[in-house]
Amino acid sequence: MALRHAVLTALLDGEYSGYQLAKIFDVGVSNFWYAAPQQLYGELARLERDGLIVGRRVVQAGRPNKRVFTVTDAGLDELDAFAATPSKPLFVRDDLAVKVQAIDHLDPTPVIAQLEERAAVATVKLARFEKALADLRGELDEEEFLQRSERVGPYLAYLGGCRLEREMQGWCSQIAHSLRARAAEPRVKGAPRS
Amino acid sequence: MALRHAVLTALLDGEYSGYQLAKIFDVGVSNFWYAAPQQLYGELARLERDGLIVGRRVVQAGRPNKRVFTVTDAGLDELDAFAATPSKPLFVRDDLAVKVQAIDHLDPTPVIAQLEERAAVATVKLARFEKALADLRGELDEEEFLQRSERVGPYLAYLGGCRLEREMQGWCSQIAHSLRARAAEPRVKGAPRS
DNA sequence: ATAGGCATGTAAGCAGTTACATGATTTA
DNA sequence: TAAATCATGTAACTGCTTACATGCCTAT
Repeated sequence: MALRHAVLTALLDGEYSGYQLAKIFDVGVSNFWYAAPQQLYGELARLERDGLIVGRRVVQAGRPNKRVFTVTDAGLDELDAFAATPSKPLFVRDDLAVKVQAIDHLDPTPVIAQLEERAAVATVKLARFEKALADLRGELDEEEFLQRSERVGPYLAYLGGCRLEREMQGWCSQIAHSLRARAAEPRVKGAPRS
Repeated sequence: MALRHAVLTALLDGEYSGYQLAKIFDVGVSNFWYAAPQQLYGELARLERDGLIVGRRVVQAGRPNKRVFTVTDAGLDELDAFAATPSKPLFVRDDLAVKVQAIDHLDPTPVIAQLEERAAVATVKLARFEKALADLRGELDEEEFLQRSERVGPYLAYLGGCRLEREMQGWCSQIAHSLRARAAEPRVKGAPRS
């Protein structure tokens, strides 16, 4: 059960409601954890029941009231214990990569379109992450910021997000280009052998 | 249900048994799909029941007999339909990135160790993937291979695997280095503000 | 008026994980 | 003789996804 820890981590930088967390987790916590809104409401209830977070009712004018949550000391202890325990390996699951792997037995046209779409999405996400980095950094350059700031976790996580999106963009463009070239040129039957 | 398509894809390049697929899926199909052995046996049974693959008993001397599977025409149609349908977004889930995000509220020591471990694993995987690429390529250079070969899917997928592992290695090393430097230097309270 | 955002959930079903079970053969 | 590899599963549990449900407020 590690959604628990992802939620606690998201709550480190402020009070959020289920709805606000849903937006954060829709993008993924810097792209490293996705969760659906329904999961979050359930997890928040469990975390509160276990005393790892506390909720506070916020009365709003003009829009529905909400409950926002804060991490307790017990919650911090839980996070610290989590951090000390070995990490599970990176978990990646990608439909599109499976399609690429199968490409020679498939109609490549829709896959090429999906690769180009994915590249475009990655470009947008990359720009967003780079903006987030610049905002966190303020006037300092990266090295200074990383040495001097008290809170570097989100910055370091966004650096990972940038790397991922940059490579995704590059890979999708490269593959789409290759496949387009192949679709144009006729194939040689009886291909190279080792 | 997309494990189905990952299994069909894995079976495109040859007959495999559940046990052999388990090894392929343990690493991940070029790192883009993981599955546990028990899942595979279940999925193979369903795929055969639905006529998308056919099994063939192989009698072996000195070791247990096995059943190996081949994709049928119906299986290829299923894959083609899958490829034409929009892809789900990339799904990434990473414990370690969550720990990095929370790092400022945590004891950094075990996290740094995990980052260094992860970097080492990535280096090994990268070498393995680059070897796989070289083997597929044979004597041709990449451009020639991609233009001339009949089967480029696995090559293109491995290219993605290399990109991922290379970035993972770089990110983990960079972050571990930053965090070590911070652990040494005393922090300035009341950090930079936007 | 209608669509979209804010806000919070329930319920059913499916997929994935963990634990357990069996048994032969090869290698250290 | 113990551990690792080959080979195939079952069972119980947990977690995730999909669909549904409600209702108010704001902007077009």
